[in-house]
Amino acid sequence: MSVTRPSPREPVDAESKVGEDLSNHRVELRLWLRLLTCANLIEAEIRRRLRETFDTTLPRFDLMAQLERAPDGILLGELSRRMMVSNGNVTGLVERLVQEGLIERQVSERDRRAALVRLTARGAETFAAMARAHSDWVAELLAGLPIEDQKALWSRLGDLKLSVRGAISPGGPDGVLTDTIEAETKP
Amino acid sequence: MSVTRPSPREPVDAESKVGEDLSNHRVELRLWLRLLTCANLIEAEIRRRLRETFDTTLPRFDLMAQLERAPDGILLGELSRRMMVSNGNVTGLVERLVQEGLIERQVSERDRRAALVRLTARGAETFAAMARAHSDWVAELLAGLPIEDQKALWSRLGDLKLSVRGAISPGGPDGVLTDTIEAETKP
DNA sequence: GCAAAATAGTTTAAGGTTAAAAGAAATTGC
DNA sequence: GCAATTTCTTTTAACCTTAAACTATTTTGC
Repeated sequence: MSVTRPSPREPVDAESKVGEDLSNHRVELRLWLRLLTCANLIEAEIRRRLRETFDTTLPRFDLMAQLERAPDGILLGELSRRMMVSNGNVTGLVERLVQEGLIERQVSERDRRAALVRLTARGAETFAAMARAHSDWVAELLAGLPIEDQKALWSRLGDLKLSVRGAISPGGPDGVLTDTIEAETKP
Repeated sequence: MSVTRPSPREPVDAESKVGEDLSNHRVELRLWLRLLTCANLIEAEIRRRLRETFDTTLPRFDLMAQLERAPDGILLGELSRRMMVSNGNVTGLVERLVQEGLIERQVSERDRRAALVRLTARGAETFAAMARAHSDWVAELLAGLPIEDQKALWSRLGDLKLSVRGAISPGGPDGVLTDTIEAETKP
């Protein structure tokens, strides 16, 4: 508005996406929209670079990241749980990564319904390169924020996370345990 | 790990998704993963409730939110820009919403390539209800975080946003203008 | 005027995503 | 033992999403 030209090619971010009446000045809503904007901005750029640089996608990268931490392989179900996506989703992702020769799957001997997946040697190499680049990219994108601010942000986001989890979970002791005890290692 | 049981049904969030070597303790990476966790947690819950309560989806809600702020209608291209999604994406969303009778589209007289979309009366009503609920949901999810912390978080996320935009955009004067001048209204 | 370029949208091919239904194998409870 | 249940995974139908190719229309540059 303050600029005359109709900003012909400027995208508009999520903070203006969900409109619901500007008179509704709830802090919560503004916070959520800004959080969403930040996450989308970063995620979109990471996806773009993964595609451009490694011709791969974020879900594939995520899946391989899980496998990298489980050298002995991992069951599909566990994978789906850790990635927080549906079983069917994992089925498809695994299929494509096997196709690419980056991971391998193998039916469990003890339980013939279950299947183990793990990185292939080539998959491990490929992932190492991607993880390095990924880490650099994130550091680059956040470089404008002083390290102290980053730490403060991280800390407050921890509280936010607890708030959200608290509001979502059935309030059962299970969720509480998970949040408090396993906190940052596996929340 | 600190808990004996294998946590049979506990999902694991994004902070453990991208694994790249735990010895890499970059603050940036940890911050990004936590940010992603928070955003995903909230977004998933909002999507779930939109489906459960209104039998709709977040993209549809977003689209209607844009239309609500443009009572005189809006061009598809402008819509796609504001939503930060591709043209083709908007084509499909509009199609479905027209089908549902929530929006209407109309070819422009002056430019027969262009099409205007706007909310129908029923669409406006429906959206009003959804927006109210949406606002309440967000407030509920964030309720555990003191209002002062929310404001602080919002403020720091503003800096983060600038950092990311600065790192992404070609550094041209256009991007700078957009970021500084239009700041929160339409960045 | 009119050919070339730019612009507005749609289509297509590929992939990610889910919920729900279904299939196959293992466990459980008599 | 074996029927009922649970568990692990795949399939299906629907949607969201994009990049690239394509169509239709308008503008621009002579």
